[in-house]
Amino acid sequence: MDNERLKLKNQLCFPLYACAKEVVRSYKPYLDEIGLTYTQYIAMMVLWEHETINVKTLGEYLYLDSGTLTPLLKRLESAGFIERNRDLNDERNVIIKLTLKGEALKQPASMIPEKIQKCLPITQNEAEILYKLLYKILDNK
Amino acid sequence: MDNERLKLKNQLCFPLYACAKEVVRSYKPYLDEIGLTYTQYIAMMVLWEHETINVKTLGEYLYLDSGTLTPLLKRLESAGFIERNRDLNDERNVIIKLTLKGEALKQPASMIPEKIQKCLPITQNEAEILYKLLYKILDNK
DNA sequence: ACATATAAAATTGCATACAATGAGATTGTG
DNA sequence: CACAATCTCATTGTATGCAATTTTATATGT
Repeated sequence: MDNERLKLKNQLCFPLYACAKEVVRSYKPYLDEIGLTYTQYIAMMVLWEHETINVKTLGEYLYLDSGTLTPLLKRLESAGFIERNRDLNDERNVIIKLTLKGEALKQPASMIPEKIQKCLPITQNEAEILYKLLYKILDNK
Repeated sequence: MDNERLKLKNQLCFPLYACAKEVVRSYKPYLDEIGLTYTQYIAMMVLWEHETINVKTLGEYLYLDSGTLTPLLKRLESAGFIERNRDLNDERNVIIKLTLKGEALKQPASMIPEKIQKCLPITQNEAEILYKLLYKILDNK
């Protein structure tokens, strides 16, 4: 039995898991100001880029499935940020579309990335190295 | 408004968040075999190292609070892997202790890290770079 | 045309996460 | 000693995540 390898500090997955949680958590004060959770925020980011998108494609961008997205999108709809409508050309699809209120949220949201970057204790160079390694793993999934 | 910075692909947090989810998810088939979730698995890892520990200290290792740990530990207790007892010297503390069944789980669990490492598309050297950067961020929290 | 296969969302069930609050025990200080 | 502050754990409420299943719609083969 490999005792050493089984220790928490020797596993890559644990700092990945814990670090992701902590960094996401550090968004909360800023996201509270604009009334979004982190997952809602990244969903809105895709919409600010694409205007309209169906649930499946949104899920491919975010690595999330309809089990997570359907209730999340219903909450964004209740908050007035998006509209959800069946695609008339293919009724299987639900098309997500920004409302004016959702579009307007883009401006205050655009201030957040810089604030977060400032409180990360790594250089721009280190961030790029980290970014590349993470996508190397992610692209493999 | 900084449109470029607001794009999903330009944020460090997103690949961190998505990568952590996907890697944790890749544990599932192996963890299913021994009847643990990922969070239960990392809690057990701390116990395999420490034998006994209170909830607060366990939470400091795992970056989790009692709101997550209390129900999780109750499930591990129901499954027969641990015991939960009040510390007689200080009744505020709950002492977590492995059962024989929990101790026995260490052996099949010890096979998992190697299996995971093999399916990660990065070199040992890259894993170490990643590890160090993640802890640099984590230690700052 | 019609039965079958496939596709997209929604639903269900379970287990986290975490902020906020509550309850009980202990400690520090006047 | 009294008692306020602190500490530890549990509870509550909300929002994910995700596997598995169901529902509805579309595509495909004969």
